[in-house]
Amino acid sequence: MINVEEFKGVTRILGVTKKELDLDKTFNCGQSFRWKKQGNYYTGIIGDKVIKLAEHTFSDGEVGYATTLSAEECRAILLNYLSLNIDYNEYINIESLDDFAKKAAVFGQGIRILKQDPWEALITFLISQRNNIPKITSTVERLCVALGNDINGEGYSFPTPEKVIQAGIDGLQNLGLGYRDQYILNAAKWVYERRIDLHKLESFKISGEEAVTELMQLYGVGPKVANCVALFGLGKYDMFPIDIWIQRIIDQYYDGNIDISKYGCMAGLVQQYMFYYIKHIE
DNA sequence: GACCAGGTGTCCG
DNA sequence: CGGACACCTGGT
Repeated sequence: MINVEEFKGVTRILGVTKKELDLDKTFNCGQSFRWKKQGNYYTGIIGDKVIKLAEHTFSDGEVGYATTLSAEECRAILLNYLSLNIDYNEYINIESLDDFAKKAAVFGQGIRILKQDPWEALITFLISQRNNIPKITSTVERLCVALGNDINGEGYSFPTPEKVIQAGIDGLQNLGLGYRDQYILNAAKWVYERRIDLHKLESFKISGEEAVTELMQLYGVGPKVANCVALFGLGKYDMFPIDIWIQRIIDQYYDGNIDISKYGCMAGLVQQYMFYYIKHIE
């Protein structure tokens, strides 16, 4: 049950059904590693705000949320973070998808592509390479505790490029980053020195492909990481990151070759459906 | 205590 | 270009 002492009651702040937004699925399809579930509520950090969220489904099917923030603030933050202004159904017709994608999409209904801070996405996915999810989560947490700001004792913000530079390679080395520490320090320098402008890449004038090409100039950023940053940090929803799991799907269900263009401008959403599906079957 | 993980850089043909 | 190989380190 929702703890009414701590939360401000359940409100219909987002006006969504579980098919449009499912927190469990959205936070467990591997796009973010900073949401923790404790009991029936999630705690996450967006920018410098700690947000606690608990779902409650009303009898009419709409989902309400109990939160620690004011309803207005929570709504403003989440509308953007979950891009709830976008109706996925306008861009993807589940019925018209190929067999495997359709199964994945039906199974994954309620996943939202998160609009994360691009810098945070960059570092998170640099850390994710050749790592498993529990370790990615704990490593990102260590990084935030060490170099982020304490937010009212409730959590830590994601460290700025400046903080990472200040820490230097020595400061990064005891955080369990492994060989990725130099990638991260280098990325911090490039962002700080404006050799790369991540926010400029968010512009709708920059295509996903262009953003990926730009991101891959960074040391340690290959196609997989670049696609993840473009999709989850820059709002390039047509990007389709291919990791080992997606590659397995392509080999097993698409004869080793997939035509992503058929998924159109929301290919990244299909990718998330597939990733979530493959990790939850068998 | 091995063994391996949501990849990428480097080297070599 | 494409394939082989090394790479830090904590979780299971």
